Amino acid sequence: MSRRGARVSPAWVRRRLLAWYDTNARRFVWRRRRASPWLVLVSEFLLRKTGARKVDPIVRELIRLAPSPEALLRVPSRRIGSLIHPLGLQNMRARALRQIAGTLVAEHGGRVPRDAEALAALPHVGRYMVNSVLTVGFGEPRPIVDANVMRLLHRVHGVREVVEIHRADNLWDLAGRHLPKGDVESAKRLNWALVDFGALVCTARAPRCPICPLRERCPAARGRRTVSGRRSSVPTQLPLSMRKNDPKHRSGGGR
DNA sequence: AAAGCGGGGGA
DNA sequence: TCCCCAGCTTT
Repeated sequence: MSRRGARVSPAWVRRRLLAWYDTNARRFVWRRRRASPWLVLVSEFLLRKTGARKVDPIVRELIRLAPSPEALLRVPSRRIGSLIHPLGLQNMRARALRQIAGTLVAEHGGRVPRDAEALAALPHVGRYMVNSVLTVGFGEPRPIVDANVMRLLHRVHGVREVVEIHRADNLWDLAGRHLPKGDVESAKRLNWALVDFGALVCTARAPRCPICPLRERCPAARGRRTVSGRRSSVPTQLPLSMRKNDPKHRSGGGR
């Protein structure tokens, strides 16, 4: 048993994850350098509750059909719906996309605003999407916290610490402390690394601890090691208090 | 803070 | 079947 108080530093996690990402990155349209804020916004919206592998080809088609918010408004909803049908939720999503595009046209000249508050005011856009669009679409690094990132932080930093951090409303700050400073591309890669890692290695069920580059310092993996051969499990369920993102954006602090 | 939404897919 | 998902909105 290692010392209780020993904490895994964000810097160490960052190094390991970036190294892991070098050879395990997934490639998607919205990760290309020339991806426009509109493409990023549309992608993030479709990615909600939906596997990235499926979203990728559909985003390509959708963007070809609707390369801008104005263009999207000219496409019949039914057409949008049938295009995104393979992703599910097609009616709700077609409607929501139209609302988003309509707001962009009506209030922002048909362009995606480079502003956190303006983005957050868009319908169906919350903190995760705001930060992702700013980071990827505009090159302004912000932390992202989704179910994957929450789970990873929860495991690698330990339940108690994350709960305390959450109670202090600092979960986003903790994610932010993993971001490399001064280099936008590295920040993007780290955010993507967190998400890919959560999707491919630190999965909700049956996490792949044996191949995990964080296992030597991960309390959850340590608890899972067995002497007797009985598999104890890595916690899959997040504490109730962590199941949802904080709806409110805390100003100040940050860094 | 908690429920509702909304449906697909993996284990 | 059950449980989770690259969340957000509403109560």
